[in-house]
Amino acid sequence: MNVTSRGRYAVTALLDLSLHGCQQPVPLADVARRQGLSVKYLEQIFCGLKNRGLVESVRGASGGYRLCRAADAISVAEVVAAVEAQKITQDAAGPVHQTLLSEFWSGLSECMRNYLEDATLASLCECARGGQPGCAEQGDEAPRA
Amino acid sequence: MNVTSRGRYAVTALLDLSLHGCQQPVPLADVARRQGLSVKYLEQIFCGLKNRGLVESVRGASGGYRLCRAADAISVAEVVAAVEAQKITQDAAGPVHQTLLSEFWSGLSECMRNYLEDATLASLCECARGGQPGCAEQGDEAPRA
DNA sequence: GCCTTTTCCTACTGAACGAGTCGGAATTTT
DNA sequence: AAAATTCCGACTCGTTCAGTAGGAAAAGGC
Repeated sequence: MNVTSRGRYAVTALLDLSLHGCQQPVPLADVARRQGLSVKYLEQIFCGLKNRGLVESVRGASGGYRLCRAADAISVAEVVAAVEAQKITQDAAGPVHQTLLSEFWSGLSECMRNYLEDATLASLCECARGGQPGCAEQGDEAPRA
Repeated sequence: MNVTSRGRYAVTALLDLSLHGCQQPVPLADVARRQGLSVKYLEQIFCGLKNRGLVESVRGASGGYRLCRAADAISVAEVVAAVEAQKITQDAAGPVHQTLLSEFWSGLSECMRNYLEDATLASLCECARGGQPGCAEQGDEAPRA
């Protein structure tokens, strides 16, 4: 289990989608502009999201992406898993303590997974809207390139 | 927060030290042999452990390494932190949701840290000895190079 | 029917990092 | 003096991360 910036971008992007996509699909160009990311990189990320069935796409003019499920049915864990290249993290321990430690380390992964599964896009949205101080209300338009 | 195989090796090695080092310092060659690791790599790892004050070294013939503290006063978190190159993991999020998400991600680190702080070398030792099925009793001698 | 907007696909690059090796110097015991 | 050990600094090699690039295919609007 590992979370890189690619995974964090994916969450940011889907959060943007949740907040702006009502029924209409949202083009990546919009997400890119609002979040200050590159369209090309987002394409790559959304490819993974689509494969996992988290978003669906509409091609052509006035197309874009839309969530496949309700925002409260999509956990952050799923989003991250969708875009992280899951390399098989082999057990690094000598002959001694092998099983003991490998259980211990997979407990760590479990722990992370739990944290990420408890949060959904909806819960983050709510927090973003609900106005916890610090969760700045978002300007709909961000600095343009 | 990140745990690589270097960190896992460090825990394995210190666990070995806890089990075999009574008062005498334990040479890395022994640890390497028992755990099937390279002495050179262990040297590197123990350098980090020493800097953080987790082990002390005795040079020269019949020298080696010894824990600085009791095994129940050394958490796995410390061990890992000692040998992982802590790269500054910059926040990856657009202007929107910045603070919200950065709190969320640091919550994840917190969660990992808690898990790793709750385990000490002693608790792992105990589990290794205590004979949970699966925690194989360790052969003192391992396949020699 | 053409043009624009969009997703889609397939490479490619550059930098950083992880994992581990290597050679030798310094120190202490035997 | 010789052997065992830690100490130190460099170096290699492969993988992964992050991001770019160029164009092909689909759909809508005029």
